[in-house]
Amino acid sequence: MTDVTETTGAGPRLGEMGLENFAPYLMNRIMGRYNAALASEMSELGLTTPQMRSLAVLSTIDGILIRELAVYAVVQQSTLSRALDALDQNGLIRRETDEQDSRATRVFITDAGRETYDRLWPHMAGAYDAMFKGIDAAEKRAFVATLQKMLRNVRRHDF
Amino acid sequence: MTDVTETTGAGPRLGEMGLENFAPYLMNRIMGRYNAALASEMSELGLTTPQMRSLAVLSTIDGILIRELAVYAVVQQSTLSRALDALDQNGLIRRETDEQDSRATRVFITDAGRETYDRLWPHMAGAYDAMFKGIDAAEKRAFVATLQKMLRNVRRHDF
DNA sequence: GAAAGATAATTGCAAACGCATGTAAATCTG
DNA sequence: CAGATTTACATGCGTTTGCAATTATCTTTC
Repeated sequence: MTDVTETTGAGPRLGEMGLENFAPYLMNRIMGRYNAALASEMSELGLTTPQMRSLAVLSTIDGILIRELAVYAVVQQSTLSRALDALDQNGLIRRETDEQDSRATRVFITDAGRETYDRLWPHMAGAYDAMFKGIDAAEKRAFVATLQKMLRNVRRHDF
Repeated sequence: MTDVTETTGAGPRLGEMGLENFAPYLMNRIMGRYNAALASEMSELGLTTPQMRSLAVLSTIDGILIRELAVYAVVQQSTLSRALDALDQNGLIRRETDEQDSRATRVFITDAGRETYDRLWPHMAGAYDAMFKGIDAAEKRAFVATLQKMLRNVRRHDF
C-alpha cells in the first residue's frame, strides 16, 4: 500500500502529505508550547530553561560530567557553562574536578538545589499531564517506545 | 495497574520514572538533533531555521497571514518579521497588505522561493527518513495520531 | 459615531546564544 | 617518550532572540 508519509528519495512534497501529518512539524509545535509555557513559569522561580533542565537531569543522574549534562539537557556546552555559573552562585549545584581526568568536571546538585527541584517539578509534571490529557496508558507506552527508537536513530552518543 | 508515567498531582519524580521514559525529554532530544542537523545543512543554502520553516509552510499554505505563519513556523512574530525581511530581499517571498484588514499582511511564496524550497525539501525529507528508520507504516501512523491529540491539548489557536 | 480598547505588524534595545578560540590536560604516534 | 593530536571546559565576541514599546487600523461600547 502507498503511504504518503513515506518520503524516501525525492518523496512527496510537504504539500502532498500535509503539515498536520508531518511528525517533525507536530513535534516542534508541541515542544514549542511545552517549553514556552514552562520557561514562563520558571522565570517566576528565577530560573532559565538551561538551569531548569540541569536541575531536572541532576535530580536523576547526580555527579555527571559537564559534557554529558549538555547532551541530556539539550543545550550547547558554552550555554551550559554559563547556566552552571549561575546555579553555582546560587548554591544549587557544585562543580568538582574529576578524579581520573583533571580536564573534566563533575556536577553535583546541592540540598538547596534539590529543594528548588522540588518546587520546579510540579510545573514540569503539570505541563506533562496537560500534554497527555485523554491519552491512555497503553497509547502513551506505545508512543514512548517509538520515541525511544527515534532517539536511537538520531543520537550521536551512546546515551 | 500502576503506571509510573502517570504524574498527576505531585506524582512520581523524574528519578522514579526515569529520564528515558519521560516523553518531553525524549522529544526535546530528538528535535534538538533534527533541528541542529537541518540548521547546519540550511546554512549552506544561506537560510536560517525561521526562513526555512517559512518557506516550508508557505509551500503548503500560501498567502497566509503573518501572525498565522508565526504559529505554523513556531517562531516568535518579531523573529519572523526579520526572517521575512531577508526572504523578501532575496525575492523568495512577497508581502501584501490584506484586502479586508489593512493592518494585516499576507505572505506569498515567489517562483524563486519555490525553487529554493525544492532544493530545501530533500534535506527535510532526509532528516525525516533518518528519524523514522526501522519504524513501519502502522507504528508511524499511530505515533502521528498521538501527536495530533497532543497538539490539540496544548495549542492555543484553532490550527 | 466618538472614545476606549483590542489587534497586526514592526522595531529598539538588552539579554542570550552559538561559534570560534584559548588553556590545560589527556592520548596517540613514530 | 617527545611532539602532535584530541578532548574538556571556559570565555570573547558578533549575531540572534525576545520583550516591550510603537504605529496604524479595526472593533466595541455607550
